[in-house]
Amino acid sequence: MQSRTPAGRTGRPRSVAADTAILAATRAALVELGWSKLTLGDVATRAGVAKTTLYRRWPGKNELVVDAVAELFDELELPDRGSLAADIEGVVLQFATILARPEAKSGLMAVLAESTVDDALRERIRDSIVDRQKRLVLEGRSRAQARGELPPEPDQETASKNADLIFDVVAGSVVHRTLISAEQVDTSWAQRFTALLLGGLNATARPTDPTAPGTTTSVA
Amino acid sequence: MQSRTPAGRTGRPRSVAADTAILAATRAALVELGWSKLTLGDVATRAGVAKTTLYRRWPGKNELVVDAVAELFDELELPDRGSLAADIEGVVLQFATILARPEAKSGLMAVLAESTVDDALRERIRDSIVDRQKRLVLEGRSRAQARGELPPEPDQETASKNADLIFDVVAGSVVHRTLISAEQVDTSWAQRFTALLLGGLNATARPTDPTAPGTTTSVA
DNA sequence: CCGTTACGCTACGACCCGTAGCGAAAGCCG
DNA sequence: CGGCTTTCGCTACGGGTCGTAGCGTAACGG
Repeated sequence: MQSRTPAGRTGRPRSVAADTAILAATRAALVELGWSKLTLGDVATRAGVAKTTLYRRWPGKNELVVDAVAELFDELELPDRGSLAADIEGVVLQFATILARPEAKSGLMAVLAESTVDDALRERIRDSIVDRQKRLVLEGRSRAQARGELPPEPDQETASKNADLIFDVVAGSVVHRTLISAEQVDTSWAQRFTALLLGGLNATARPTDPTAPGTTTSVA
Repeated sequence: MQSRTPAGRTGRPRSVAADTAILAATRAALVELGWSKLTLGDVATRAGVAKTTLYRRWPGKNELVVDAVAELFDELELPDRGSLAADIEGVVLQFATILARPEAKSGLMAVLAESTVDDALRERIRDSIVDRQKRLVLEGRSRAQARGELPPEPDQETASKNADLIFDVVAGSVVHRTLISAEQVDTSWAQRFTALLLGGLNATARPTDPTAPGTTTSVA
């Protein structure tokens, strides 16, 4: 969001209504047209806004879509469901619900494609979308450790590495199932996935004895 | 590939050299320009071919890029490395090596984005790219079952579901790590991932006793 | 009221798209 | 060899989108 009017500012302020209208129009256009056929002129018309107004706020299609899609992930939360298994299952279903929306699919994948040749865009995506998801993993882990479901991390180094691994596995699996396999993430799948992941966490945390707390290569 | 000359055909045959040149030029353009700035006229020029020749073979940018990217996955194989762990680690590293190439990143993600609003394109991607990857999962499983590392499947239904799950987890994790986290899949990561997945497979196959063969909800 | 900034509108050159039409080239076959 | 067929390279075209510039008007603060 770059529409923030710098505090001590003179002149006519930017219309916040225009911002929200443009982002909503962008998502609507993504649903109907997809990425490649989406045109900024069309978005401006849908939003009831002049094309020049749009260009004053966003440098191009890429950045606009990033912001439009990022808003979809605002609703991501991690309510405490009492157990690690329930937490994982809950966040998987929540994440999948957002990804199931057509504007999320086409918009997110497209900007990710562009980010492979545009470093600034990659950083923008990371800040406004990816990092927000990653926090859920960190929060879920600390909760599980507080419950005694997972052993504490030996050091900062492996703690970070493990969180990265879990994040890639959880988010990656859901994304692949939804966008590439193009099949629904329902409760059944979420349960099966959770069982698999949880089994892996327990196994690596307690490599020999299933009841003793882990001592060697922990992945949790 | 639609350049196959129908057997009993008269007239001048299509140049196979043109096909390979066009696909190579497409990949080169993907590296330098990315998806959105890639133009068919530019590809034709790079390939030393007239623009009309390109349009005679591919209906548009989407289909062309699918074929160009699909060739990258031709080298995917699953050599028998002796154990399930080694097989998983091997295929993960192999898959990651291909995905690390910039033309694979930008091209694959872009056509996946388009496929969310183009069913024909989705099917094309599935046939020429995704299904080929999936076969590695099926092959790895049957090998592991032959070795006795995994229990046999109870029925066709769950066998299929389990393969789908494993495929989404393996491919999804690697894709997410490479394209979204934008970090390298090195040997260390592959080993950690394999340990996690293998632990999950063993845990769900043998829910209570780590030494007895699984009897309940198998996920392998 | 005045300075400043945002807005809507119009117009513009530049670029890419996808197609049509042409003559020449490269095969097959009698 | 002389036809027949299909592909090739080339040129040209209308149509659409891009991103910007310029202008007059609207909205806010001092």
